[in-house]
Amino acid sequence: MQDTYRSGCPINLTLEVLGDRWSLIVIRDIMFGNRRHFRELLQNSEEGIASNILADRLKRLVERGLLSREDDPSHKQKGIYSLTEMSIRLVPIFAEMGTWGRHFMPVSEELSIRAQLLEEGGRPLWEDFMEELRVLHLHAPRDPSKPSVFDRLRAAYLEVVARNKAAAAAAE
Amino acid sequence: MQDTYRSGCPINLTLEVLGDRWSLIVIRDIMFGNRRHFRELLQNSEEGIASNILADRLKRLVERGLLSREDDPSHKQKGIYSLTEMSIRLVPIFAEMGTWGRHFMPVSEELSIRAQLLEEGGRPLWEDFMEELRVLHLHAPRDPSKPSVFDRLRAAYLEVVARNKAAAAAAE
DNA sequence: TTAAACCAGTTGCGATTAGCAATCGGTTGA
DNA sequence: TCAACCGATTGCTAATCGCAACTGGTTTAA
Repeated sequence: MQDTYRSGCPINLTLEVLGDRWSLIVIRDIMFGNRRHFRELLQNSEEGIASNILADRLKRLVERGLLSREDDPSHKQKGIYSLTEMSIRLVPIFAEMGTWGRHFMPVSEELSIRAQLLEEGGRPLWEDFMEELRVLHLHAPRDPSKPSVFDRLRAAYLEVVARNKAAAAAAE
Repeated sequence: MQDTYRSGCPINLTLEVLGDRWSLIVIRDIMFGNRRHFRELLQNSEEGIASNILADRLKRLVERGLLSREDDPSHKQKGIYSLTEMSIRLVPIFAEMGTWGRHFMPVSEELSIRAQLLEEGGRPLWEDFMEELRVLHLHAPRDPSKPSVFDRLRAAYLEVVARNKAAAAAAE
């Protein structure tokens, strides 16, 4: 792990930690896909990450405090990766990246529905989502009166997938 | 230039275009430092970018629509690099990255004062700043009644630099 | 009991990228 | 005329990327 930086600029420092093509992808899958094991991250990867890259990124992200790792009590070899406060606070960056990507890049409907919800919900929704991630990953107490943002994002995604599948079937 | 992407996810697509250690640094210097020529970007670089990397990134960013390049009429060899609407809309991402970096990374005061102002000003300030960048880079008409966010960010930065220099002189 | 499936990675290797230093041919201003 | 400046380019080494195969161990089900 390096501990000398190119400059003290916050943009630069953020880039030095997260400025590559895979780190944020891994965190995104843990955050939005709730994938907590190595194999889940490897096999369900939308972008097809290689196992050595995944292993390297997980190690680096744990070293730098963006993830934590603990043994899975149900399986001696499994580790469970969790977000930390540091990575949970990336939610606004993900939301803004989602907004930007939706406006300027050729996104697919299925994979951008969550970005759309985050954009429409704005900062209050992001805060709710972050609180929920703290419950899920930091063992923070859960407020049972609040509906789950995680579930809402997931449901919206599955709905689009189902709708498009039905439309494809009808078109045959 | 590539035109096949790993997936249609907005986060991924943003990362495929901007996910490296230099692209956003270059855009940051054009945006916040108003550096428009190759040499300005090279020599004033806080992080010490190499000339071949800078040349490569400028070319890529122009190809991908994040920068435009025109000849400088005052000098046959000079080119002037400008932001496009695509890169101007990165302001919210920069702001959120600045906020995150300030909270979790060892930033320097001088280089993070602008991030602090952007954080405190919130989205209304970002919108003003983006409108101003459109005037500066897209030749959009300027509203003369509005005070310049660019000047405010620059003044705050210079003030911190001066204050710290004075404090350092007094300490001797 | 044993074989197949699953687990988290590791290794080897070629291709790409990063980063440094020196250099290029042309332009400008004194 | 000549030194300084201009936007790059080249040559080089080291580091990283990314693919495919593999490792040693664990769990599950026949």
